[in-house]
Amino acid sequence: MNMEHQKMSNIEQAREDKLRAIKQMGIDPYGGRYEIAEASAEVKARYKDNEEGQKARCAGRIVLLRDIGKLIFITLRDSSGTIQIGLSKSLLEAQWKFMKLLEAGDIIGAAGQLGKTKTGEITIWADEVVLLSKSMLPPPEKWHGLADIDLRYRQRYVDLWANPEVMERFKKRAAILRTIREFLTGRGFMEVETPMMQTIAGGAAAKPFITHHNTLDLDLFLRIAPELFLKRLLVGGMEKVFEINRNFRNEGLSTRHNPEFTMLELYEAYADYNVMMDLTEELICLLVDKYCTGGKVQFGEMAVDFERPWRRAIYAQLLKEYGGCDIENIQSVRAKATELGIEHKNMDDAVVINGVFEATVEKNLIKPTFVKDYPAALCPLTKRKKDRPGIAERFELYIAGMELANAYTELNDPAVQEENFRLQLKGQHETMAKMDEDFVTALKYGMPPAGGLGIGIDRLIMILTGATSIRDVVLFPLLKPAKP
RNA sequence: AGGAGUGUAGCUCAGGUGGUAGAGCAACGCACUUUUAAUGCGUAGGUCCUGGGUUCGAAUCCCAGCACUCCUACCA
Repeated sequence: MNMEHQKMSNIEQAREDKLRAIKQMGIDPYGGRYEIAEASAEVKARYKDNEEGQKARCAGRIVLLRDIGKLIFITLRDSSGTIQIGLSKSLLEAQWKFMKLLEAGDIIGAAGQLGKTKTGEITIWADEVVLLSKSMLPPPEKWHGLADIDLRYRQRYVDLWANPEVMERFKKRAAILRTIREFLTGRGFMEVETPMMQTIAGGAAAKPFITHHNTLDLDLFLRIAPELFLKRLLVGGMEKVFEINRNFRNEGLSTRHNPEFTMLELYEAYADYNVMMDLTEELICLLVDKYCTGGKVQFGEMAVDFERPWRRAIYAQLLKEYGGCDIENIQSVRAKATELGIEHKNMDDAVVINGVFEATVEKNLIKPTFVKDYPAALCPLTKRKKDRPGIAERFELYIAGMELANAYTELNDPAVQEENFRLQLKGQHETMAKMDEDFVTALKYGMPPAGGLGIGIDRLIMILTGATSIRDVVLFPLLKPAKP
């Protein structure tokens, strides 16, 4: 036996011993169904002072345990909160030896009279205690919880019960998603699911993950966007559709990027990007009203005010305002790029413009700001302005310096679409880049004019919960495997 | 990919200039029938991330590696 093994067994020996003792008493340490357990929060809410005969029945994990000799106080945590369980030797005489073996981390069910202690804590004075799962590993430190960030992500199952605010954040995430679905279905949108595995990774310019189907001997891409499939549904006659699902992009990780992330995309026939702007503002303001106090959010150092109406600014104007260069004068833009140290030789004008925009404008857009009317060269799937073919009817929404949404008036001219694809492919060195001919075919059958919108759900949750890292709003963020 | 930081007991963290490794919680033992991070007394617990190097001597200094965090880069 090596040293490491010795150490482990010393630490966990006590729990092993207790498990053995419990089994010797004829008790199943892993329990079974525990019926009619009530949420601890509900028990506390319905408790009335000075009323005899109130009973309660709860199940959860022991997070704190105070042994006073013939009396044991347990802080029991379930998904709704915590409640105190009082174990008294006089009430549990026959089981007392077993009671003394309970420890932090164990999952138990307890039932008995409700009452208050001297200090006013609502307490279930148990006359029944059932062990539902023996915990074989020591829980984290009780004051600080689990603080090691790496461990928190790797062992989220511990993080969730050791750090209640983590559970709260993910409950909020679930509630927000419910509200989004209610908002959209209430407006006549239908939720659909489109392929995650695609033979052509389209709808965005990102590096895809590759996988393989054995029976068909076919390489497939995990989707980088659902866009081209959702627009096929417009062709099919679905007029208002949305999908909330994962996208996968084979790119770097950061506090704002996880390789798999949740995206809301929606399409509305006969609408355009102005309709999408209104919709976006209404949806997010509804969420802010519902889930953030005072219509404001503290995001790191930034205080974000959602007061309406939100600014709707022209791309070129912002470039002038923050970048100090004129989009019509490409020399001034390239000069700025040089000044900023951005590599721009042999690069398309539009790409250089976008580089300068991202470097100068984005970080300044703290309050919700719609940036609209992008250079058409950056927007192959977008309809151009009727009077200005160089400008695309597209907007991006920025909040707290972060890109949160992207929307446009959808291009429905198959000839222009095909040409855009062709131009896009020319500039691309990626071998996986392929023309989605079937999408062009779909457009040839006729797609209604439409507005389309994508909202990065993880980033939205970050803003609404004040989490500055995407890993704090994704239950299991991608990490490198731990040491061998 | 580049820069900065972190890695010490199961957990949370201390360990100026190199000299036998520290605390709190958790664990174990004893006491305690109204505790709230219970308390008091006692015991035990270490590959100081890994591998090299300098040195009489390294948790500490140097080099390389691993993991994580933050920033930058990549990211329609």
